[in-house]
Amino acid sequence: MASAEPKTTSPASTKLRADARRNRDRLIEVAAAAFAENGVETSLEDIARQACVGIGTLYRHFPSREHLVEVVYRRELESLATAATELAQKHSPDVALEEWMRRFVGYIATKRGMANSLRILMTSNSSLFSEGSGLIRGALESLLKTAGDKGCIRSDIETSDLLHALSSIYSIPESPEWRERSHRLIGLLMDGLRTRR
Amino acid sequence: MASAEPKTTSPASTKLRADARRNRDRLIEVAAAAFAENGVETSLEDIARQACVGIGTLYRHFPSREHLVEVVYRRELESLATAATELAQKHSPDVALEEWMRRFVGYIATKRGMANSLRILMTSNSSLFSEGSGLIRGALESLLKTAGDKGCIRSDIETSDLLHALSSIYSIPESPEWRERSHRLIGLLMDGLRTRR
DNA sequence: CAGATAAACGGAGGCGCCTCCGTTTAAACT
DNA sequence: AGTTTAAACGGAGGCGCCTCCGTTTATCTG
Repeated sequence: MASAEPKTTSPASTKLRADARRNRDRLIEVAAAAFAENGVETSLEDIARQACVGIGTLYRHFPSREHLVEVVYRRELESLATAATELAQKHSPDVALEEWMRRFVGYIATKRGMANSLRILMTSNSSLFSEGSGLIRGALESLLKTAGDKGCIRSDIETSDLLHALSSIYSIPESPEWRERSHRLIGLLMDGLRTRR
Repeated sequence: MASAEPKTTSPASTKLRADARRNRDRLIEVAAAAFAENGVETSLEDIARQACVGIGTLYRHFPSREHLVEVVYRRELESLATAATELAQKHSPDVALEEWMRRFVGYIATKRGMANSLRILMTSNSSLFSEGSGLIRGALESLLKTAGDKGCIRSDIETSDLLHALSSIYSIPESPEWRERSHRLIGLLMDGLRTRR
């Protein structure tokens, strides 16, 4: 049984005509870049233009700005979760954990600008929020478990506590040295987590 | 110097040219009606048109939709608070209290449609929220105290408890008999409040 | 491969947002 | 009353949102 179910994002794998799927994917791609660059207020017509489709096509695939934002947001969360697995394969457990935390914090920082729109989205569609945080928690939990089992870090750490610690890192105010600072803080956190030898 | 500070709404009493003040007032009037009728999403150009001013004038007075909504909202809260005093003068304390609660519940119900916009407003401008609830609480408290002092109702009632009771009334779902039902519930509440003789 | 057809496309058009700036006017001064 | 001037007006214009529908095209069928 070589049932190679594509592990693509979400259950949007409903059969679409080839051109439709291409356009849809391209729109998501372009939108993700545009949102990252100019915030969620970016003109949808710009996005359509950059994706070389008519505005009508954009609206057929994503009936409202919120739909599009949601899809992009979901995709990014999923890729963040996926990254946990990949990192775990390529690096030692503690390095994987550290790198993943850096990415997580960086990702959240990206969302600063979106804060308002995302808040609306979250309150009006709470499944999005719960699924999203489930994914993240799962990823962190598994990294934590692996590293704990292998003896790289202490094994008495609660996922929730670590998430809380991270939240205090990503909520530090924006500034030029933001990234360095957050990396230093994560380093500090890691030092605390690593088992003494 | 006869400085007769007018006790009008808010500190918007900054000296304006006569025509400007007229237009501003008319805009607020029209906007209040329009929001009540069609929700806060009403076209601002419609509002300007109904007030017989150019759209430019509207925007000069209220730089964004939120500003306008806020002013209207504030004004309504203030008039609700004022109504408490007036009712207290014209009716017996218990009747005043009952009538005021009816108006309060009715007013909140009006705001159902605005929920989303108001929520945004509240979170981005929390002073609005705190001042607003302060006004309301103050009004209720004074009605309660008067009625308690005069022996019309029990005097062991906390304002917060009554507010809570009211919240359970105004959050009953929309329906044709909404008003009757809320009035019945307020009546019930009043029966509980009134002192036995 | 041709023909049929339903899926998908795309952009014109109508509407609302908001800004900008030339015109009007209240009111201060003489 | 006439002059001045800064405050206020108003609407044209540029842009983005979203819908609607005539046109194009992928895919299916013989």
